[in-house]
This record gives sequence, structure tokens and C-alpha cells, in this order.
Amino acid sequence: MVNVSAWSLPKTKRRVSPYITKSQLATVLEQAAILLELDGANRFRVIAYQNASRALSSLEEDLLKVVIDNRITDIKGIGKGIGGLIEEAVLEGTWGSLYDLYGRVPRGLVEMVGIPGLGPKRARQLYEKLGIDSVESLKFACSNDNISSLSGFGKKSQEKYLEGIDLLRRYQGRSRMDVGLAYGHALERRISNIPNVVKVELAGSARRKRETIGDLDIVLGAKPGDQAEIIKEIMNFPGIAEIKGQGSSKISLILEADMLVGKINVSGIDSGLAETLVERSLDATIDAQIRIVDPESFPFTLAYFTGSKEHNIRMRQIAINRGLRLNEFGLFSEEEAGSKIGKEAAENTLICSTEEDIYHHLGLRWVPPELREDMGEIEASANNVLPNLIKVEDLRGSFHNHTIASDGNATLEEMSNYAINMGWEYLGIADHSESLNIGGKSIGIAGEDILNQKLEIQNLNKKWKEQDVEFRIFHGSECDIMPDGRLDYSDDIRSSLSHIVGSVHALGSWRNRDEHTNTEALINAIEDPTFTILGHPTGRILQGREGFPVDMHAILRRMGEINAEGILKAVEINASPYRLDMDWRLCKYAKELGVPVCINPDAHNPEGLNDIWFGTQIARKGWLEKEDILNTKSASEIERLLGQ
DNA sequence: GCCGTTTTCGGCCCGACTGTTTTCAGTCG
Repeated sequence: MVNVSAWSLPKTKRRVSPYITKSQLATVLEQAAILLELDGANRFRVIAYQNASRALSSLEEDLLKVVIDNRITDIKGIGKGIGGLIEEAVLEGTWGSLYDLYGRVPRGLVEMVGIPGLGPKRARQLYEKLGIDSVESLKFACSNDNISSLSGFGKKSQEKYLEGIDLLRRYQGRSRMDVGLAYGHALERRISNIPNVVKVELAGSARRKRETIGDLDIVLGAKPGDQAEIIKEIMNFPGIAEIKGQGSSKISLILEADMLVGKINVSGIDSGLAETLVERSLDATIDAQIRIVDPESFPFTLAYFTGSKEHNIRMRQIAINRGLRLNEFGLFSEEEAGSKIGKEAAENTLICSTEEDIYHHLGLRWVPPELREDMGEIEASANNVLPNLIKVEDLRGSFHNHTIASDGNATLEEMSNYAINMGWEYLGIADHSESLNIGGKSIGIAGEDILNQKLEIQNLNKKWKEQDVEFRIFHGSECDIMPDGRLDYSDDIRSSLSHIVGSVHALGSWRNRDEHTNTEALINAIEDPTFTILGHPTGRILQGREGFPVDMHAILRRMGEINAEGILKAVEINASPYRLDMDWRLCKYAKELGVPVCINPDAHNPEGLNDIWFGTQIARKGWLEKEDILNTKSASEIERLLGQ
């Protein structure tokens, strides 16, 4: 359920501008779009607020500078109106016309539109005609048959809302990538086992490898004569909680998530939180859309259902500019199709047997699904400068992993043997530093014990060398960053190690401070000569807790400057599916600034090393190539970079 | 509310399904 308690306009804690940060503004504009919709505003106005929020999120520059330079309306998607709101928030710390909007729309309406089949128009009607302003009062009204007499509503809507309220309680929103993919691929396999299914593929946010997956989109190709029977088979799958819709070409279901047994991954996170999150995802439901089309339409439907919505809109616009029209059934002449829609309009489609063909007809090169977010990929495709994305096989090791010496559950040797079997050339061990406490218990390595680990590692490295095994351990530390930006351990201890992964763990004080203070503290840490890699930069746990506020663009700019001086400062993509932190949206900026990215599994056991796969998907989503990634380099190159 | 090879107004992606209607608006993706 949407947490509406946080829906208030931020008040500044600062005494000088910027009073409001870029990310606060992006959040407010996103919420304002929803409130406007519930307020009955023009839908294009709603879209304008959504677009403006998006434009701000992807703004790399310092917002205050843009405002002061009077360049706010130069940003595409921000005009006079919203630009004025932004300027006021940044320079004065006030919200102008938004106070009124926030005051006018009951927050309960936001919760109500989470109910399947109940959208903003009807929610508004219920509020205006019957004074219903919360899920609770809606439930009461439905139970007392107060709704069915309202024009436009009926008995069925009433029943549907009641069922929806029940499901809303169990609905967990989006799923982490590992959970979503496990269920998605299982559903895909199940469908592919039905006789006469020609093609089936998981599309949507799962195919685009988002860090979280909303619902499962499955595209199914089958001959027209076979489709009815296939649909019947699917409807007989066990574990269907609710049928949201069922037609001849589309099935919309809510599944009991546990109908599809998948591996739930729990590494890279403290065990208490992991337990809660696993439990929660097992009780959750997951939505699935299955789209059934003729085999000839399959590539069009796959492209359409892969999205993103924004990418699709751009594709359709490009088609229109060429006198064509693109829908999920084909790509065809606008003129010939006339007023026909859907399948009928696509009767004389250009033949495309693959997605590549569709892009080709539009003068574009095929865009990898990960990049389809309308974040520059259309332009890159048109100019033939799409990146050659990193692959898991390109990685030769990783730098942030744990052993029994801190909170891992495997020895140096066990971790190493697994890494050797993965074909890696090296493994970086970075156990926790001594000041880390979790649950009142110290789990880090005390300073005086670091030497023991060092000796053990030296012996192993020596053994491999003698046996001609091309493998070595790099001895590092996941060193805690204190609230003031100092690093744990003495300078001497840190200098004796091969690399320092600097991470924030005691999130409390960081989350209660403003963005500027946190950014300064983090930069202090990074500037320490022993600092090598910034570990899980914001501390976020996906679907669990937000990270602390920090201006990652500013952090990356500083790291870029230091790299330009020839000193290595890398930023981690923590590959644990619970984290996937740094966020993929920042990767391209890091790359532009020359900041190397390091994909680290943060493994606490040997199998945890496999998490590197999730991090690699995120790096791909962030446009990164082999050359942008620190751990694609050879062991000897790494030794050189670390100054050993 | 934003935008411009249609540039200061008139558009803004497209279609399936549902429940309520008696031709369609609302919802969803």
C-alpha cells in the first residue's frame, strides 16, 4: 500500500539556498501529479508534472546553479509554470500553489486508487457524491450497498472493490529483481510446456532488468486456431488469486506468488532484515499479464510489452514522422490504415520477423531491452553509438566479499575455491572493520587481528603461485565511514591493506541529517589517501528502507576530479539484489566523469558470489562497457592501479 | 502544463477489457 503519511510538502532545515533539494523536488512533483489527477485536472497537465519530475531526477548538474543562471526552463519538460515552482522552492523554500493542492485532496484517495479497477475519476466521484475519502470508508459503503445506485457504478463494481480491498492488504507493490525474475521465468516455463505454444517470452520491467519488477508481462505466440485452448490451460493453473480480466487476446491475473517456487536469495544483508523480507515476499501476490498473439505479430507485441512506456512513445513518434504507424500488431502505412485500429489496421504491416527488423524500418539499430527507458538510447541508436554492454564473462574478480573473520560463513579458502571455479583471477576480501556493531554485537575484525588474516592470505597466495594456479586474493577491508567522514582503523592499518571499501553502516545519524552535510562527510572519506572504493553509496535496501540523502552527482564529480589526478577512486555497484546500489541511473554520469565502477557481490558465502550477475545487469542498464568496470582488468593491471 | 521541420495554438501514443450503458467512459498497461 502507498505510504501516504509521508505525503507532505518538505520544510527546509537550512538557512541558505538551496532550501529544497533536487530529489525532494522530484518527489513532490511526482506526488503532485497524482494529487492533480485526483483533483480532476486536465490529464496532459498531470503528464507535464510527471515529465518534469523525471526531468529533474535525471538532471546531472547542480540545481541551484541552474536556477541562479536562469536556465531552469532550458530543461526539456520544464516550462514557465513548473519552472516557477522549482525556483521558488530552491530560492525561498516555499511551495506556492502546491499548498492548496496538498491541502485539498484527501490522502485516503491516494490509497483508494491502489484498488484494482478503481481509478482517479471514480475515486473523485465517490468522494464528491458520497464523501468517501479512505479505503475504510469505501469498505463500509460497499458493505452497506451504498455505491451501486450511483450513476456509472453497479453491483459488480461494489463487489470488485471489496475483493480489491482484501487483495490490497496483501499486495506488496513491486518485487526485487531476483524474486520477480524467479517467478517470471517459472511462469514462462510453465506456459512454454502447454502444447502448440509457438513462442513465449518474459517482457516488461523484468526484460528491461529494472532493480524492482512491477508485474510479470508474458508475450505468447500461437496460431489463431490454438489460442482458445491455450488460454483455457492457463486459467487452470493452480494458485490464481484473482482474475482481473480475460479476453481472447489478453489475460490479466493476480497470482499467489508462492505458486511458483523460486530461489529467494538472502546474501549481502543482515540476517534479521533478510528474514523479514523473505517472509514478506512469500506471502505476497504478484500480478501477471499474458498477451496472446499470432506468431507473425510476436516481435511487435514483444517490443510493445517490453516498454518502457516512454521508449514506446518515442518509437511511435518516429513512426509517425515517417508516415507510418506502430502498434502492438505491426508497423504500417498511416495512409493505408486510415481510421482502422488494432489488428485490422496492421493487416498490411511491413514484415518483421524480429525486433531488429522493427528498429531497422525506423532507421534505428536494435536497442538492448535494458536501455529502453528513453534516457538517450533512441538518439544513440539513430547515430549508431549504442554502447557495447558489459557481460558477466568480462569480469575477472571482485573486491568486496566477506569471510568467517567477520559476518561471512565461509573461510578464505572456501570463498577462493568457488571463485576459481567461476573462472576468476582474483578475489578481494573486505571484511568489516572493528567499529561495526549490528544488534549490539561487534562483528568486525579488531585492528590487532588484521595481521592474522594478512598472513593467512599471504600463505594462500604463495601456495597458488607454487602450484601455478593463476589466482590471488587482494586483502582489503570494508572500512566503516564515521558520521564525520573519518575512516575506521588507524592510518597504518589501512595503508597496509591492498584496498579500502569505504561504507556507511550506522545509517541512523546519516538519515537524520540533510543532504549537504552527508555529501560533505562522504567527500571527506573519499579524499582519504587510503580510500579506494565507495561501497553501497546510499545504504538503501530495495523494498526495505530508503538510503540516506546524499547528492550523488556531487560525489561523483569529486571522484572524477581525483581520478583525473591519476588516483584511483572507484564507486561500487553492490550486486546484492537487496541493494543494487549505486543506482543504475547514475552509471552514465560516472562513466562520463571517468569514475571507474566496480561490480561487487558483497558475498557472505561462496554462492553469494553469483550475485555478481544482478550487479552486471544493473551496470548494463547504466550503459556501462567493459572498459568502464574496474574488475574487468587483469590481476597485474589491478596490482599496478592499487600501487603494489 | 509543455512544446514547436504543424512555432504562440492545438495538439499531446495506442489499444484491450470491463461494467455500465444503449454508444461509451473509465481503467490499465
